[in-house]
Amino acid sequence: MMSPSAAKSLRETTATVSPSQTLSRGIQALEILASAERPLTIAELAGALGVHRSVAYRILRTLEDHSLLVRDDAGRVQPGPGLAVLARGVSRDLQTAALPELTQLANTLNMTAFVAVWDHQDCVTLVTVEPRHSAATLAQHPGTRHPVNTGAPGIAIQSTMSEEQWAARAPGLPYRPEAAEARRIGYAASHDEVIAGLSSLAAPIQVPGGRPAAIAVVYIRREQDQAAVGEALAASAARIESQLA
Amino acid sequence: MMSPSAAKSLRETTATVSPSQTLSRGIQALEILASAERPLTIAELAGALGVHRSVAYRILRTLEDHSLLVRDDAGRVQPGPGLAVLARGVSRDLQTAALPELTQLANTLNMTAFVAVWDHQDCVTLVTVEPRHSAATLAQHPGTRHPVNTGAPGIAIQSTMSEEQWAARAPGLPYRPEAAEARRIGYAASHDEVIAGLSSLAAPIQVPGGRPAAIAVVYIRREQDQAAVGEALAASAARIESQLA
DNA sequence: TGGATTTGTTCGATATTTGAACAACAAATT
DNA sequence: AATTTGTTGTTCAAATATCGAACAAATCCA
Repeated sequence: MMSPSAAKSLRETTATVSPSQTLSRGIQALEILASAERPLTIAELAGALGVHRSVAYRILRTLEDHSLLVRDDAGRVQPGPGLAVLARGVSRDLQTAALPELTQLANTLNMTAFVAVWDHQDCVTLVTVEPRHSAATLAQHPGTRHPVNTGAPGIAIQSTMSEEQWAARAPGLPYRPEAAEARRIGYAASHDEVIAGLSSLAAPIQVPGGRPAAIAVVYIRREQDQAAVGEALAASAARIESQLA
Repeated sequence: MMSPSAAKSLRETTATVSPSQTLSRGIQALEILASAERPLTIAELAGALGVHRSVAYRILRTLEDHSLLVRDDAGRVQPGPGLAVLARGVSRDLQTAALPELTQLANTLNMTAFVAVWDHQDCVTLVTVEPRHSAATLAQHPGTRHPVNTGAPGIAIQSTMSEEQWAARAPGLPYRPEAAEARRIGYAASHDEVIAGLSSLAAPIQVPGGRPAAIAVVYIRREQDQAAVGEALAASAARIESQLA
């Protein structure tokens, strides 16, 4: 008699088993290091984790064994190359299928092109391609988090779901009305939303057995032929999907 | 007065404190998933880890909490987007400084350009840029491991050290004679070494407080002006280093 | 050269993890 | 349909891995 009237089988995140304390702390250490601006001393890391220094030391040594963390000459710690190796496995098929499409788009349109996947409240950028002559990079490096409610990729992802499906999978997050329009025309648009003067367009990608994703471009707002660009994105998304099937 | 001949105190890796069992297993789980070709069931993962299924279950739940792991509709597990976020922190300054140089090189030379950092026995690729019209990608995705003894980046990294320094920092690994030549001319070359018909050139990058790295190009062997390309690499490396200082 | 700061080690107490057994569910199978 | 087989998810006492204080040894800095 566990589930009283359990809203069943959407693979609910019940989370009843308690997470591993040591493993949580180790991951938390990596998260702290990833968002730190400079290498940290062990004492600083211990303080940030809220654990005894000797506990941090053991965690650190373990992470170091796997190259997830390296130390400079003074013993300060920073993220290690092993993390790049692990990240290579994230949606690997999507990454490889998207890369040629992204280079194509970036260079024919002269815009920054990228692929992002949905993760809880955010979109996470996985691959980006800059155009040939990019004066300033438009700050869409791989690993960047971006609120799913802001920008074209989020709208594109919403456009693959009905409002009910969205409410079920993203409880609490509003459903943007632009999603309906995006579903109709095949791509989503966002202007001056993240940064004033910047626009982005995105088309959704459905990954079998994976998280919803989107392919997008970002550019300095100009009088472009938005429809043409959007359709190019949708075509790229379709080719990527067909390759993933 | 550091240590003239005293080879000690190079921050020896004595490793006497025992690593955390749970954390090790969690990381090992991620490594298994990253190199797996398809999503794994919990039982498969438990088997690969050599632990009881319920232990794997707890680890898995913890990793899932941090988005380092996601599950498909059938409950099978695969690497999650959180890993991309963590990887963004790896040599971040190097990544951002290198990106414009890489796009420049890739498009003017029409070759795949990338940056790799030294990690134990390997070089790990961090950032890559494909040229405009890359027929087939030359398989240098970020996160790729590559033996440090094979290819131009390894030689370039060796060229920044004397044979004694290399022996101290990479015990057991041979010192390639090409390193001396590379040190003289400022870049390293490798032909038909990794894959027959492919060549690579590389110049070393010294990252203050970080691991030795290299910027490199790979291309289909042709009668190029190797010296010109090599000098372009060395110039890029110098600009990157000056930006990191 | 000293003194202050940080890293690294050891070891008993205890809180965390472990693994077997069980329950629930889904998909083939007969 | 009922049965089998394969999963995932839960619980709890026992075992042990982890915790944190106190100590030793480097390293930095004025």
